[in-house]
Amino acid sequence: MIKITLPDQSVREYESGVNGLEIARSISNRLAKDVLSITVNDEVYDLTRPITTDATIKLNTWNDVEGKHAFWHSSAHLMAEALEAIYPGVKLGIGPSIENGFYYDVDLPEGEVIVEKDLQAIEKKMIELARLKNKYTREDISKQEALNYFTEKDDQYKLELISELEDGTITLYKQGNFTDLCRGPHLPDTSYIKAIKLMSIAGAYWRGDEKNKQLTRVYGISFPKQKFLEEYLVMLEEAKKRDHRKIGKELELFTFSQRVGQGLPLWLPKGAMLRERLENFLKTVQKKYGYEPVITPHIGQKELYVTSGHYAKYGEDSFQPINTPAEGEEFLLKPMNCPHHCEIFKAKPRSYKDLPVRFAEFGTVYRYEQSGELHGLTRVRGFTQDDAHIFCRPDQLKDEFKKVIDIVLYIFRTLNFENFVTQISLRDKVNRDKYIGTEENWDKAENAIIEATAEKGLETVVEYGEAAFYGPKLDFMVKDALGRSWQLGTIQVDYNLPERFELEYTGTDDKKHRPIMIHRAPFGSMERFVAVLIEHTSGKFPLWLTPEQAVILPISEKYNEYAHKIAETFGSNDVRCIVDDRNEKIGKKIRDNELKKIPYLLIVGEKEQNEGTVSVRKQGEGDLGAMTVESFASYIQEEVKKLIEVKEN
RNA sequence: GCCGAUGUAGCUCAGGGGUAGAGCGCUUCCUUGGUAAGGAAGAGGUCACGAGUUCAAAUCUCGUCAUUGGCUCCA
Repeated sequence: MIKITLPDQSVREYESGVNGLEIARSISNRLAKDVLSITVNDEVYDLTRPITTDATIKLNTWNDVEGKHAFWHSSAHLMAEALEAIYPGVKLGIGPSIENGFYYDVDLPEGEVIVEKDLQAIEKKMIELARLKNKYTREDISKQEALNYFTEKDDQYKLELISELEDGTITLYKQGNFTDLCRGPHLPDTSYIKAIKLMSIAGAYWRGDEKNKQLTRVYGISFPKQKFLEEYLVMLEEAKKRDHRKIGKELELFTFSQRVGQGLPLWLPKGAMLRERLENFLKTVQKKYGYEPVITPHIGQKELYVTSGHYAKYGEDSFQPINTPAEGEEFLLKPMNCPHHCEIFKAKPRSYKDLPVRFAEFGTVYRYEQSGELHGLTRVRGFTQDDAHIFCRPDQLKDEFKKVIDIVLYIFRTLNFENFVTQISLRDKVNRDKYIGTEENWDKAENAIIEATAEKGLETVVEYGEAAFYGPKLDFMVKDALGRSWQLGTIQVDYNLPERFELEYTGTDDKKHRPIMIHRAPFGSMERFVAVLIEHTSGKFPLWLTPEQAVILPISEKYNEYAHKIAETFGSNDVRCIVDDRNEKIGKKIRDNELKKIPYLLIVGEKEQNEGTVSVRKQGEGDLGAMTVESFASYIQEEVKKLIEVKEN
């Protein structure tokens, strides 16, 4: 007998060799029906895999990621089986579960291609195979046996994977006519998979390396109930409605022009207004934190970027140098603002007493992103960073870093961004060639970030190999409508550029010292930030609205006087009051092009005059009912404040 | 850059080897004192661009440009 400890700490006894399904059944039939995998001492098992020692377990259902993982991983195998049936001779790469569904990378036989139209046939085959209720069986085999098996099958991808595995840890899973190298876990049988939707096809390099062959990746998702699939598809449709590209067009915020060029957004008047408002918001915050605005040109001599190291790193793949009539003279469009800001630091001698200095600039930069990478406003070739560089002494570093974290968190909180991930991006553990600077400096910089975030009590994830080439970063990642992650705010500690630019300040000892540089951009870029803001709010924000812009609309000239009184209450001469034009009829006026574009109309008549109110109609939402002038004004201010105005602490 | 898909009116899209289509929007007129409405008429397109096949190409083929789902990349 073995002792099994359940999540509620209760202990049950079972025969050795009991499996997850039997444990579930002993608890309740309902659970036995819902359970998909079992976690045994932190390892996820198949439900049919025997448990032979005392263990702490957790039964995973559709509501657990471990349950979904087993479900989708099994679905990937099912798809592979269907693909083998339809495309004999297909070779299989890898087929994992992902956040939403699964994929399989396959190398199709010579001359075969899968196009979108084929997906339905594959789905149909999968359903057909699922109905067979084939069991997923696990088999431990030796490395040699595995090599033999896949040599016979002539599958070089699996052979490559096996060659990297240790003998004794290799397992195969089978269902129906399909066998795959796999760690598991899997569902007991294929009948669990009730609903399948293959989403898309894509090319994907074998093992994620551009130099390798490109395989065909088929993405899909599956569910234990048809209803879940339908709900998922509805959710995707809803997400599409929030897409910033769609809303940006509808609200006339920005556009692109084939003539102007790929990835070069054109901000329309309303978009520019939104952007200006965001910039003013940030400027106000930055002023409080002691930043000084600077302005630098859009180009710089090539030598500037040779000094910074950007040219060596990105020169080949960037916009190429601009030539001038002078022989040999070359300028680059700036891909970064930092070199310019370094030169500002150098413009005069600095004392330890002057530090920290904080130079802020909404600096527009140009990067030649790969054409296939461009995406709406989130990935463009010309964009404006809300950039700033802080030059400080070593003893000020941590404090300055923490202050920047405060700014970022303040902004995110003000704009109601709650679902963000804070990521510490460090060097690649192995491959260090791609970074500039000394080990010592990197260690110092990485530690500064780790310590500052710990002291701020931030929950972080650490990613290796994600650092910039000159220094480690703290990134704030936010998801878009379709769940894709985008980096917004970023804070970077840099010991390298100060060295390359030979930046100095005079210390208390009257000797020269090197300052440390912090790069930071709370929004990341105005373009990407606006994109995420749009998706976050579904575009429902009062973009260009102030109470002064509201149009007051008396239903007859009898109420002129009252309408003017309201106008006065708003204290603005800008209030447009159509009552002045007596010859026009009201109904027609409302339909006027100009008025139609006004977000709010304030209607006044007998009722309103008696009550001292206005009837408010909101574009797209209809009647909001009667409000007093004061309550309308504060209603508008609240709406605006919610998003962009600085909240008073 | 690579593997797929897409490009028809301002927007959303249908069609498809032989006068270019719908809905919404737009313009004008009519009707309308609680209202972003209704009616009538009208404007608007080298079917992304270029070449080829054909008696004939928006339609078929190739190329280019752009958009897009992924991969790689992301200072």
